[in-house]
Amino acid sequence: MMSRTFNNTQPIYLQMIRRICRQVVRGELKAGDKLPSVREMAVQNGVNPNTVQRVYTELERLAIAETRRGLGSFITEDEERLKQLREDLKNEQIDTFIKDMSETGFSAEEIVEGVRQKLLITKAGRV
Amino acid sequence: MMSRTFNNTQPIYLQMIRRICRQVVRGELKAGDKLPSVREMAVQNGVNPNTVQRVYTELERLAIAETRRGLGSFITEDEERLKQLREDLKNEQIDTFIKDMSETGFSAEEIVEGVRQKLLITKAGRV
Amino acid sequence: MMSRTFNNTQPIYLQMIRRICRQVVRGELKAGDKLPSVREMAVQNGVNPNTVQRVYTELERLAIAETRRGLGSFITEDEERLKQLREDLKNEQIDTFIKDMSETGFSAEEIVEGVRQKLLITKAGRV
Amino acid sequence: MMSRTFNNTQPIYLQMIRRICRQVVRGELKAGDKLPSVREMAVQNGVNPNTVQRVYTELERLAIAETRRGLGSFITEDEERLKQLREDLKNEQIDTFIKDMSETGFSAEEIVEGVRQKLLITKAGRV
DNA sequence: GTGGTCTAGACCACC
DNA sequence: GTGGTCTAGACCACG
Repeated sequence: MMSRTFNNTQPIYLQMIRRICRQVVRGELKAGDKLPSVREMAVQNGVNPNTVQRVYTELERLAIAETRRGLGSFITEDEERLKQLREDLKNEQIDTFIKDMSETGFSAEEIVEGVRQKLLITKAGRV
Repeated sequence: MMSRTFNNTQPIYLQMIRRICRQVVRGELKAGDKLPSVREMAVQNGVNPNTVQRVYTELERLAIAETRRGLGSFITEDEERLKQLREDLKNEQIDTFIKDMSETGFSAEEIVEGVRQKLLITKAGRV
Repeated sequence: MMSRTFNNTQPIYLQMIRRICRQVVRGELKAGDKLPSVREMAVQNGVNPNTVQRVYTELERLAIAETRRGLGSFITEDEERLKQLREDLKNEQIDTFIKDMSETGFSAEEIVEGVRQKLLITKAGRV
Repeated sequence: MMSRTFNNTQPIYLQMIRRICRQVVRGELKAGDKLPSVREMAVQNGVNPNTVQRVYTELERLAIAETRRGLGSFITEDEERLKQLREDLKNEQIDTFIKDMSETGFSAEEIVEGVRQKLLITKAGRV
């Protein structure tokens, strides 16, 4: 009755927004691509249409998608905006991470080294 | 009426837990140290005693503090647990970060390099 | 003013947790069943909503129930977990009992025999 | 600074009472034996003298110990009472156990069998 | 309507 | 005085 694709720690609509942003950054969604209709997206995700509506509205506010009355929602054709989104997400995530680590008391060396080692392992291993 | 030490994006009790954990990791709170009484901590932070109560209960569940009825709450004397806490926080934060970055489509190189550069800048600059 | 379903020797929230666990073990609550809403459960038991909230939170931590924001709380659909709960409760109760009896100085024979006889009587008698 | 002989789930004074009762039942404390003075017992256990006082008072109320002004506290010389104590504890513990198990939905067979098996194991094993 | 959080204030057992 | 629990009632984000 309800998809377990989402966790409870964060609002579903935020998780959906993030997922779409990532699909854009990874190129799975391209400029001008049509997004599923609100209803379709809702049933696909086992989610309330209100929730999807909120997602699309928010994406519009972020200038990532635009809604054309009677036609549906589309990824913006402003490629510049999409490149910018990539950088925004990158900076945002890195800044948050560094701030968290610093406040917890880890040194710059520990941070860089920790990240480097984790990536070596995961690369050597599975992902 | 209420100290603005906290932001609205996350429950106060979680912010307090995190703050105490960080104080422990940074050595500002040591094994065996007494935490302020529930009421004291409450007034210090302009927060309701129930909120502090919840914080202390949770810290006890995490085996970071223990509570002695009628005496107060204390940082655990299990130094091993405190060392472990440091590693736990480190791993947790790094893992989350890497997972987020990977899912957003950034390569290992981009991740390490991004972190390294940000740290050079902040070191050269303010922090 | 307050239903006397509960006794004073143990916190109400613990008594409610235990009651729900037992309903699950006895099959009165099945995987996926919806629990009453926080408010509903509160009035049903003549108890404050906060108390019920705590119960549901704890049940979630025990992986016995899960909560879907805006939808309600449900018994987990992980049937395996529910079977495990039965065994957990069984072992826990037996272990505690045996530990108590041993520490009080009763021999294994006395324990088994004592239990056996009590059960014969109660079976012959009322229960 | 404080002995960790006690847990937080139950009042210390009740834990001390139970411990003394058990020592009596197991014969480690015999009729007429002198109990340590309040002060002595307090320091031995890293506990507040008030707490010990409460223990002795309660033991007196249970007719297990008696206090002689200026002399100290002693286990009662009423051997009959001590035998009775043994039976009381036995019955009490068994009844509580059976009631718990029944309410959780376990059958008489399951209860007896569960206890029997656990005892075989622990006997074969360490204890 | 649903759960999540928080405040205000109370009472209790315990040390 | 200290923690533990509970009530009463409120507000918010979410679905």
